[in-house]
Amino acid sequence: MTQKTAQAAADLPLDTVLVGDCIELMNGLPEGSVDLIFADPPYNLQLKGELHRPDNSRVDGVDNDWDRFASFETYDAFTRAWLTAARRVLKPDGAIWVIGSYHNIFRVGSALQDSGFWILNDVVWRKTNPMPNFRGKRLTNAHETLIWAGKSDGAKYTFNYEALKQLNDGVQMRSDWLLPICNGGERLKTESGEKAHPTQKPEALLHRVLVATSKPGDVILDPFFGTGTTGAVARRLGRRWIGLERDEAYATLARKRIAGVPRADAESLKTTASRRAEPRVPFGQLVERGLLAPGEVLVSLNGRRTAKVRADGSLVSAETRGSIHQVAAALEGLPSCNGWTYWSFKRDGQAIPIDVLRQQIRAEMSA
Amino acid sequence: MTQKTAQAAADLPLDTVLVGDCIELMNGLPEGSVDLIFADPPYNLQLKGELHRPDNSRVDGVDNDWDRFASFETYDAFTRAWLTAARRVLKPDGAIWVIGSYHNIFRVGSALQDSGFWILNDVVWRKTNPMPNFRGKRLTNAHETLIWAGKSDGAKYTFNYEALKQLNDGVQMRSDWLLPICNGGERLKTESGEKAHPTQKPEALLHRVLVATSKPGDVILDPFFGTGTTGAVARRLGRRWIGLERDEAYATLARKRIAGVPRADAESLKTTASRRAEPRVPFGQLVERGLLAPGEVLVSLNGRRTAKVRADGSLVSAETRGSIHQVAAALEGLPSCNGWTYWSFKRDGQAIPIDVLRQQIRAEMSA
DNA sequence: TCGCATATTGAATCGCCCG
DNA sequence: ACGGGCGATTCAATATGCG
Repeated sequence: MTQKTAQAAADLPLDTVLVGDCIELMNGLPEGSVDLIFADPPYNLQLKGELHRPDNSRVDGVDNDWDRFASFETYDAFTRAWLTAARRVLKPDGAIWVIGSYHNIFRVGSALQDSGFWILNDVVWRKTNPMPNFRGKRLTNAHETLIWAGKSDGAKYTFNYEALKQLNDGVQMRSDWLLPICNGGERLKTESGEKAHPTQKPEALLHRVLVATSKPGDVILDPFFGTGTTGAVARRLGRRWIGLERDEAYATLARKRIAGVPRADAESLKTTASRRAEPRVPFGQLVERGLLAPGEVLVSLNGRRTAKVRADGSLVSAETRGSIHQVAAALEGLPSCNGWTYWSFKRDGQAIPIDVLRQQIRAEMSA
Repeated sequence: MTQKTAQAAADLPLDTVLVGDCIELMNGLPEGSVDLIFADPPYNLQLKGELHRPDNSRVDGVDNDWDRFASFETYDAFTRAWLTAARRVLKPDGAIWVIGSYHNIFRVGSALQDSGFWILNDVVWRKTNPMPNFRGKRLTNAHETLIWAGKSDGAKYTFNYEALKQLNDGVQMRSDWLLPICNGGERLKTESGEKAHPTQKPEALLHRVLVATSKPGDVILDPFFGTGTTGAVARRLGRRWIGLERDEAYATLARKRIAGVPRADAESLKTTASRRAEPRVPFGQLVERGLLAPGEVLVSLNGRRTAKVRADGSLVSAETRGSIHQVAAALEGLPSCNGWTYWSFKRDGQAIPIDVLRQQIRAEMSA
């Protein structure tokens, strides 16, 4: 450690939450003093009216003041300002993570590149339990995006390749991470039982980020600390942390929360097992992947019934239409029927069960 | 179809590949004439050497910061130029898809928003078989990102919700799609056995995009056509297509490839329809047709509320009167309520949902 | 205390037609 | 162009309550 960095480290407000504007607070920290930054900035969601679930209950959306910006220009100016301040406090071999959704992540990614950061990966947090699209007007918004970037092109950075391989059952960790959203006992509540913060992130996400790209003893800075998930995980993993938060109430909650987190022995570092994608294969994938063509005819195993495949993976017979299971059941007059074992298709005059194709896809998925 | 759009359609070079600069070619197409655009623009930022400013002067590689800035600036200018041309040829209710990786997708997303497009979803293509990270210095780059955007905020767009739900085994399609990369027999090869195009996309990806956000007969434009995956899938799915490609060799390959693709029959192209598309049946018709008598009493599904049918198809309860929806909403204290699923009537002591009668009338109408 | 049914909730850019 | 009315729409994980 050089004298300069030693002095910088001594000046750091380690393991504390500072309340105030994160840009001013960062500018008050020594230059080049922080190993890793994790930032969960406002997403600028731009929600308009109210939204109700099909059961008429109201969705509690994010309508906080801190998420309202007048325009993209305003949001961009804010983003560039805090990224500039963040880059200054970062060590030359430091790195940054930023999380966002499609509302803001493209602005953030561009600003990162323009500020001189060098993107190392973009990572997709796939939610096991996202909120559905209640009106059926779009795809279920089932993921958020994280960007991992080094301080500059060619700079060194920390990446614990083997540790992440361990976390992923011995194979290279991919850029798509499947993790549940933060709920249950982990979700902080107010005394009246409401959620304490509208966008609390799961500790498992931070766990993976910190295990992947920091070392024990590293200083982790979070400029949008909220209720302190970054601090809680940093403490458990034996890292030092600094939290910046504008809202005194959130800061107070975070301090209390983190104080209750046990520092870990090396053992609990290995707890988060990766959840592998389940091998469910929708019949429609056989059509999408060209294993069956739209218009192709399926034949029942007993040879007595036929149905035609449609582009969306539904079947049509003379009398009925629906899924492979529904059409099979209707044709046989049964309450239910497993279409996978009922239908076959013809290749070179031979009848082949469609389940053969499903097994083919499953083999690809697990390969 | 208005005269203007009819003329525009007549002027379109349907089902052909045009060779040349995609911006010039798009500017030669009629305004507001295309239903959907799928774009797979070049990712290559050419960051190492060969940097050119927007005026095509070569950047002198002395200052790293200037290099980086100049290259992003060049890429941004190119992106904004082709997006502007693309937006002009799009119908007001049209939409665009763009695919990219972390090298370029943040530039593209920001440019889309700045050009007036309205992002509807970002979609993650998760690769079952990505290329591993050989050096173990980063995460396996296992996904690419697609952005789906409407022409402007508030504009309509096509989304075949039920078809995608069908493709996903009966649950809402999510924003993360697991599909293999294009290889094997689908991957076009040169005569010497090398891959014909470096970034050929899998047909399954285009299948899902087109089934989700276009209708049979729609015009699909691909300004970076390459070897024509968009055209091949469009033809199979009964869509019209226009391909723009700078490289004559790719265009030739694409033409040959697409000519060999069989068209699916019209019946197989129909996808599972949404209930919204079914003909509207005014409640009064049930009374007119004698399925319900004036004075007959309806009961809510929870059994707690009743209302009486009047001759004009309105309801009266003790407290309020109006349509089946209005009375249900008022009685439940809700902002709105679907009366069709709220009310039932009695026959032989049994409660029968009034929606049964609506389905009866619809069946008669389609017979 | 267990098992089952019901209720609640999560970073959400979530209608459309007709007069 | 705008306002009113019709009527379509949800998945996974907890929490609660009941027998």
